[in-house]
Amino acid sequence: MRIAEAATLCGLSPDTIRYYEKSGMLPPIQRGSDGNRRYTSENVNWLTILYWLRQTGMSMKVMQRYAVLVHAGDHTVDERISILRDHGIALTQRRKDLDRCEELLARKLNAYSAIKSHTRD
Amino acid sequence: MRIAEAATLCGLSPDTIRYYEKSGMLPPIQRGSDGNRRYTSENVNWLTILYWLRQTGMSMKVMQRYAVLVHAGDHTVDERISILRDHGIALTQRRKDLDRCEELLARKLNAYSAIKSHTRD
DNA sequence: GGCTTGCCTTGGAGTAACTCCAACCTGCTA
DNA sequence: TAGCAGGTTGGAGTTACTCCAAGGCAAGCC
Repeated sequence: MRIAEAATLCGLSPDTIRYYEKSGMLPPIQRGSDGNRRYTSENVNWLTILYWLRQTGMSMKVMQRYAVLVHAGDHTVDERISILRDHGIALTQRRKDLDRCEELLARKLNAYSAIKSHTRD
Repeated sequence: MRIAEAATLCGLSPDTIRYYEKSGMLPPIQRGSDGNRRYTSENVNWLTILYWLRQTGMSMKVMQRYAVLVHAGDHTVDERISILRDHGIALTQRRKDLDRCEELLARKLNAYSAIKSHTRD
């Protein structure tokens, strides 16, 4: 499939997909007779993984490292596991941040409705 | 207090605090006789709010708007409420993203331990 | 008084991760 | 044959910081 379709399937923009390719995070991508990129569903699966890792805050540097390891074969599994475990820990931290912020929003919204009921008097 | 102390209390770096001031997100900050900034605990409270909003993905543009409204007085409460409500919705979305990614990590880690137990044979 | 240390100042350059754009190419449809 | 949709590259622009050089000021020590 072409880049536009791959983009809608994985969640990234065409620009970002090309950028990830230039940054060495994708395997070699096929080209059609017109010279344009053609993506397999394998490619889209990988792009989708990158999308979710990035979306939840993994840095490109770590993603690049992970991409290299995946490309290198099974003997890199241990380091891959440790990257994904670390990211899992980061997710837990992020969830705590969301909780913290949600509390803050609740307090603020409360204070604001107090102001509103006061100014109605 | 000085900028270093304010920074450790609110979670932002001194550089970021100065940057937020330049960007019009802070009220006028006092200066000591040495010309250095002095922060009140009010200032630190506000910086802490900015820290959490930013930390959970609010854009600086929206934060600037919110800062203007807070500065402008009680008649802006309705728009402030709508900004915070919108951010609450964004938080919910983020939580869903974390869940999605956590599932993905679990699946991947599972596949990796399968590889490991296989290669041990 | 002179020197060092620590904290702060400003302006400006550098960075991460996109995002947008101009200029161009290719294949398809009318 | 023209026009349009979609894709290409290289490079500039954007957001939100982050780092750095060059220098100011106050306190403590000799």
